[in-house]
Amino acid sequence: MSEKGLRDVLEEVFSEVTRSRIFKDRDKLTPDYVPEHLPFREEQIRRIASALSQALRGSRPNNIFVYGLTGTGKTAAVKLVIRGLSEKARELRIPVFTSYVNCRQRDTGYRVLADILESLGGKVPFTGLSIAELQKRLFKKVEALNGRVVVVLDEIDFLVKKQGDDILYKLIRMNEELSGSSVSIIGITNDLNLIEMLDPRVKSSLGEEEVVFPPYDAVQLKSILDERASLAFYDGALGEDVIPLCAALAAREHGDARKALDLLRMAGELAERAGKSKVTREDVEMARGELEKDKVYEVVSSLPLHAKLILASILDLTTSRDSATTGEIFNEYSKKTALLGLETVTQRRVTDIISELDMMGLISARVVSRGRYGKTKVVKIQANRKSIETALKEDELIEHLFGKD
DNA sequence: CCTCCACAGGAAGCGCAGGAGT
DNA sequence: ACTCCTGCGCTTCCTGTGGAGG
Repeated sequence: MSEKGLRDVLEEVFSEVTRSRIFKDRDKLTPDYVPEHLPFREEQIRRIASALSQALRGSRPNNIFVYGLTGTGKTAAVKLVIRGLSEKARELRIPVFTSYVNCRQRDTGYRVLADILESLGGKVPFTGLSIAELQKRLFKKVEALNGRVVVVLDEIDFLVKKQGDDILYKLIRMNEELSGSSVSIIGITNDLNLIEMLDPRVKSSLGEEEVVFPPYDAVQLKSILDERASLAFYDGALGEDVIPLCAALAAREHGDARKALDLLRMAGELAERAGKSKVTREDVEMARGELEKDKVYEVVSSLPLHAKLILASILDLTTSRDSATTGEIFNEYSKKTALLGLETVTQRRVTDIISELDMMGLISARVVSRGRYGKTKVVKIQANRKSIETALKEDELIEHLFGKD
């Protein structure tokens, strides 16, 4: 491979991108793009905005609890309102400060507090401070700002599940001691059961205002896609049935707009890579497979070794028939570990791992009683077999196994 | 109707890592 | 540098259970 050859390849790839006949602006379809206008969410936006508008009058806005399934526009709506609030406050010269933290990435109390403090202009060392010290600094900072602070905690369920609700409690209680300032919390979650996991005091305080985001239906999804597509694609780059198909597919999955946009983006990428000038329904079908593959790959490859071995065992057992029981899986798994010279985990642990794989959607496990023949779990493969297999083979140890037996 | 299979799944505790406090 | 604390993956020990076959 000569230097020249490589340059030619690069030249070809790069000029191909700039010459795209499909995408005008691909970024308009990525999950972190916040659109200027959110259709079908006026009521929710109005409610959040009216709660927050208290800040512009110089009083503390109520805490808001936002919930809805994934891809229903929660994050986008809140970001939109927050942005508007900041602009208005600047215009009117009213001290309002906002902070956005995604608790999926920052799922410890320390990091959440650190992020809030940083976004308010405080300095936080990497590590070394105790939570109590951090809290004290945040308190001082907020007091010094002498204004309304609005903190958005996105995917708050991750924080609560990992750390419990004491950080929330501390943030809420802070108001009791602040004089010139206040803190309001907007908690966003897609886990509807989260509320039940909270301490009653936190629950009532966070729920001062509740806003629900219902799923979109197919018609609404279609209109959202139309709007976004006109920003992202060149005129005529989309086949007529592309958007309705994406909308229909996503509507089937509890009206997830993110899923719909992913499909559309992936379909566009596939068409572009193939050098086509028009996206067709075949591209959408392919995109569906690709997204599924990506998801399975991501989940499977991050599995710990024994979970992979158990998954491989299930895969083996279900090649000739369609289901396997816990006992059979444990035996097959034992054989595999012996082959690799590893210890096995206990059967008790295996039942838990099977349940975990079930929750991830890779397999389905159903408890059945077969009378005289005992009570067990009937396990079937749920996700695409090929995708699982390729992801498993990525692991060297497991790759060896596929050759043998 | 009772039995007893083949597990499910709860409870407690252990060793370890990593992070906080001192 | 050291102890203390916490969460995680796992083991040990355990009680519970739907229903086919006796």
